[in-house]
Amino acid sequence: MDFNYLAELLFPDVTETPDDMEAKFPRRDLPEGAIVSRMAPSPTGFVHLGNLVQGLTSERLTHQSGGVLFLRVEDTDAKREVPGAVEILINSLKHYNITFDEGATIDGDNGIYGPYRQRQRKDIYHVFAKKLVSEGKAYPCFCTEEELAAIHEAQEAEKTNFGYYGKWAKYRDASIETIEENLKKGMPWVLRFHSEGSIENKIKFTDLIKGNLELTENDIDHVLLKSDGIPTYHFAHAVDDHLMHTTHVVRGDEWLPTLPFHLQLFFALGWKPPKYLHIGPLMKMDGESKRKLSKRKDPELALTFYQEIGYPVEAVYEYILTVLNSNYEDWRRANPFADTNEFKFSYKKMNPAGSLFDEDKLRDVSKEVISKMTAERVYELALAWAKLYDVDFAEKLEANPDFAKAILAIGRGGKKPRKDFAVWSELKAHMAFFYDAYFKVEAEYPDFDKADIDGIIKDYIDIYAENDEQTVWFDKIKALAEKYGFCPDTKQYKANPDAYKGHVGDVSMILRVAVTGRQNSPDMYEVMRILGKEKVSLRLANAAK
RNA sequence: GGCCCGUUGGUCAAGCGGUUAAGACACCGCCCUUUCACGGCGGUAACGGGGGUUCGAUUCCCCCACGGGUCACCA
Repeated sequence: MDFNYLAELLFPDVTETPDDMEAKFPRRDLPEGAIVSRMAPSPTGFVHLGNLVQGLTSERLTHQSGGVLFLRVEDTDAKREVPGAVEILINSLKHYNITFDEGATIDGDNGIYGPYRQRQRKDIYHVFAKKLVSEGKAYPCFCTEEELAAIHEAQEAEKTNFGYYGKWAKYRDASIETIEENLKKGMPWVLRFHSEGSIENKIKFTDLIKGNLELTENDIDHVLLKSDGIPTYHFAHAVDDHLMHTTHVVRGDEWLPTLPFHLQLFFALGWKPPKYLHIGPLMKMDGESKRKLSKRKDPELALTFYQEIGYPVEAVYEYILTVLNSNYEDWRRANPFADTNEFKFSYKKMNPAGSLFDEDKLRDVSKEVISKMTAERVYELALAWAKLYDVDFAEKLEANPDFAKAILAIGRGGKKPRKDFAVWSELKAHMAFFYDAYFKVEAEYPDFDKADIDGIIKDYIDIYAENDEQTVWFDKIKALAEKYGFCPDTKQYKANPDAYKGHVGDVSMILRVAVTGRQNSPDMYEVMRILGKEKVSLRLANAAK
């Protein structure tokens, strides 16, 4: 078979050579040890936790090493493409602190290794496809969908391995006459790789996360170019990552089974493969068993899920980091206010197994993150969230920013800040009683004589003074307690509970219910100061009616 | 079914031939406390099973079991 003739037949329009390509995309001028990596998502408009995990890993590895992170859009499957997906992707990742040095941008490209959208690179792939054909390493296959399905069925019947290989590879050794004839008839064709591999052979490979691997050689003649001339993931991966000089490929371990094929491709093209980091999947509990988080079934896989609930992006980012590098938590404890980027991220700390997604842990991280924010920042973020997901609440927050910030400042700062909420969507319930529109007395008063309760509230209206120091403020409540037969000192009460109706805490509780409508609240002194004399008095008066 | 990866408490995980097998989350108890939240102290709880190698295996090897992934002109 004259492979050069075949190559010419298949790719008559390709005039450039592999050498031309190499010249066009020269080696990067980077310092020793600089890592070049990429994110290569398909533009489905769905950005998920997996993207974040992978992106975060690549981002840290590259930027920490003084390397380059670029974005390449894998839009080879037109069917799945969603308009605007690239914009969504770039914006969400930027939100999470991941920015690109190079690659696809919302309205074009940035960098000399482009284009960075694979459909626009068609001609480049064809140069290498032609080369493979001319060397007998790839061939056209005219099988229809039905024929392929029939092969699969036959294999099932024979209980043999699935796939287009060996004797099942119908067009593997087709004559040049057959090919020319089919071409002339206008039959659609795909370009397949001519695999020399055998499942009898094992290959050894070292993955930077998984460690030493022993994999079975690939014997399948995978599709390189689809019938529309667009490459499959495999071929595009090899060509692009070679030409763009990617040093490290970070991806999910669902790619491990095709790794032998990818390696084979790099070698067939005469290239050195990049280093690989295969990340274990994020799983979730599904009834009794674990399973990989799935786009279809699990809304919590989408990044937008966390936005809607109102997790601060820092929290999600920190959580992912704790999952990726187990020593991150210790580092964070030692450096509570340090910039995340100061943490020395290492792929050596990454777990080869998949991990269960733990929302409890995320919540804890989030509470911690929020507790360290200033009231100003909390206000800002909560308002931004509310504007999108709870307009009414947003209006309340905006109507009086100082009031809102004063509420948010309660128990904030200092060594032991309050941790009342983990997500913005919980904030309204937390703040509601400060706003008349949301205020409602929902809680029960403690179980004492109605007359005492009313008396305490009425008396308190008279003695409450807005400008009292905290000690004075509390002394008044103690005095009130004494007047009604409640012990002003809790310890004293506990020593001899029968001598009193209750203790000062019970009196506080009565006032708390009257003023906040709830049995629990932040410090009442603070609460009353923020509400102001007018509201406090009005609520007390209403309660005593 | 074939191939591959994985397996330390409920979850995330330290460990890398000799340890009382860390720590975090969750849970429980106590303390602090006018409620709540925070914080402090303590507790329950783990090396999947069987063979080797070794003076000694959670650590190394093999088998099994279980879990997961993958077998497209999708990535």
